[in-house]
Amino acid sequence: MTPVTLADVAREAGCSAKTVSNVVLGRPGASAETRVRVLDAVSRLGYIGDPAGRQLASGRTGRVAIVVPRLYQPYFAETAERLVLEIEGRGMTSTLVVAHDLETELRAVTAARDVDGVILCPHAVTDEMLDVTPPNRPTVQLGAYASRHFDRVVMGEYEGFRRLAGHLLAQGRRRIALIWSGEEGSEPRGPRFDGYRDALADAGIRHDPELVAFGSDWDRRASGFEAMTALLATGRRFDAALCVNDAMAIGAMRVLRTRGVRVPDDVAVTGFDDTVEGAFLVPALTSASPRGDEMVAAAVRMLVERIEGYDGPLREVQTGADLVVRASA
Amino acid sequence: MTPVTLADVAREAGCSAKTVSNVVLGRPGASAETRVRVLDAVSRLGYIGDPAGRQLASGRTGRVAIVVPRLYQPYFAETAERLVLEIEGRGMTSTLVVAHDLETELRAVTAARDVDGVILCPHAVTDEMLDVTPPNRPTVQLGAYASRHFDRVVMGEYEGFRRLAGHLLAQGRRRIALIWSGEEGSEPRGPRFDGYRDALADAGIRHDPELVAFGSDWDRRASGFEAMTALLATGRRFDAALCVNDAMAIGAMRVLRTRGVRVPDDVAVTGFDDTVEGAFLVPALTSASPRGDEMVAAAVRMLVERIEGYDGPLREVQTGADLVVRASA
DNA sequence: CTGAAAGCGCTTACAG
DNA sequence: CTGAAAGCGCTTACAG
Repeated sequence: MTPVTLADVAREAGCSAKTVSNVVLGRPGASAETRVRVLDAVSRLGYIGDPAGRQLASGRTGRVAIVVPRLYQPYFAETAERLVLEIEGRGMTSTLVVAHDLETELRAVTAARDVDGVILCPHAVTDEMLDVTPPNRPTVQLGAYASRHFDRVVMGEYEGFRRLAGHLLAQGRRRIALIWSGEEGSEPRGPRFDGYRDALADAGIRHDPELVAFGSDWDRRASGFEAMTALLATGRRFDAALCVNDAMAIGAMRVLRTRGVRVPDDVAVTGFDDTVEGAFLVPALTSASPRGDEMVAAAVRMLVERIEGYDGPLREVQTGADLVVRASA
Repeated sequence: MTPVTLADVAREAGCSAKTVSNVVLGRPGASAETRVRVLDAVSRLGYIGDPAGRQLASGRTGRVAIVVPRLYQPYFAETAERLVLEIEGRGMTSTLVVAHDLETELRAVTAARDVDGVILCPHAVTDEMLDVTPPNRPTVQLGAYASRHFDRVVMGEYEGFRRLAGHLLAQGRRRIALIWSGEEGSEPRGPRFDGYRDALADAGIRHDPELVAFGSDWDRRASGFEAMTALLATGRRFDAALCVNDAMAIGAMRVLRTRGVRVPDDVAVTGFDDTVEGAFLVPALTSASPRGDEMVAAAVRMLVERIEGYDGPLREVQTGADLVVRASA
């Protein structure tokens, strides 16, 4: 019950290892007749091949690393699942790296082993760090900041937030609070903020810095909880809460609900990501969908191109965002 | 910028490849002096080693497959994350298989390639199928049915449900509905049901089969939604809903809340899994925690033992469950 | 269309 | 404590 090798198959089929290899890899170079004999032998012997041998000889691992900061948040779980399936659909395998800390994240990108390429959902890594030690494999970035080191899929953050804010304004909401991520007292910025600000401008309204509350980690429900708790403590009035994503919206909504604030009657709440979890909240969360399938397909496509030798300039794919109106706004 | 090999390091350090290998693997067989020279050369050259070569020569991949039916449900996302980290903590890597269908699940266990072992969260595979084609790698099962093919970690399902039901009964709840998973009209069974039934027996109450509602997939919020909708449609009265897990509880609670049924005043609701998502519901979901860390540690430990040659009889580790009382019951 | 040989980067007995 | 050689299972030029 020792594993079946290429040589075993070759012997059984009465041809050389090279021919078996060609057939198994679906390459030309084997008569129809030989091909049948080989495939017969393969299934008779139960040959499944040894990736290590293939890898050593070809220099290809057929494996892609998926790097996420964590998995227990809906956005990453859903994204990782999509990536795993998309990669499998391409006949490759994946290895999941949960990069809880900066060191792990950096190592996954700059000292990748055992993979042909990397798909990174960045969390803590910056361009400055990568200037010192650049990526050692083709790498594609999914979401987040614009890096000068990676091909990149840009999520429809601007578009999504412009639509969400527009939706709130169309309802007559005028005092829109931001449940944001960042340092207390900092200025919100980035495409999500820009989308919001431009929607406000369209309506002739100015952004009120007093209505911004920050959570320490954009990716935790508890951050939304903290931020909303702090905002309520200021006593400032607002009729909507535009939250940086579903996770923070879920925490924020929990505060409102437990304080007896009616959603959406008193305060409308929106998220971003269109998670299943948000759809099951009461009231169901209005959100924007970043079109995960599109993002993932674009990321994998660009990575495969790089792996296969494309060596042109950095590329950026911009994906869209759809408004998903539910009950909370 | 071609990758640095063992031979490069050996040349740089002035010794043989074998010696470098020994040092890198932390094996005896190198004087302190040589060791320093080698480690110096390693860091000077930036040697990181090639897993393919190591794998081919040693027969070990240093990689474990984690097989889950899906990732976008909290239980699996949280479990997969714990497994990835535990495996990394053992100096191994992991590959995540999302087995959406039976064929993929079966293949992951019976035709595993490129891994030393498998940790399986079973979904559709049965012992009968495995009798035909047995696992081709050491495999440990996490949760679910008792298999005659795997070492197994048994979740504290019985204990958890006995406690949850006991908690409901202690509040004076007498008409406890089951939001269960399975075929419409079937009989609930398994350790979760047994725990519930025994708690009922302690209180001198009989299980009422009329108060069971089924969802098609135990692992979807939508199943809980369906089941509770169907149960309400029967018009039967109940003062508690013991749900098979958090996912179904979330769906069930959504129905109650949108229908104006007060939770927990009219109906108490409980889940199982102690997910973060449940903790952020309004009202926060009372649940039972299966001690994920304990389960994961036991599973990985048993798998590593098998990989390292343990060949004794099948083992079973039973883990406990803690009651987590929140607002919903 | 097919074969024989070399070689990918490592580890592992076997010597010394 | 260290070295030289063989070999893990494949693919890849090179021949024919």
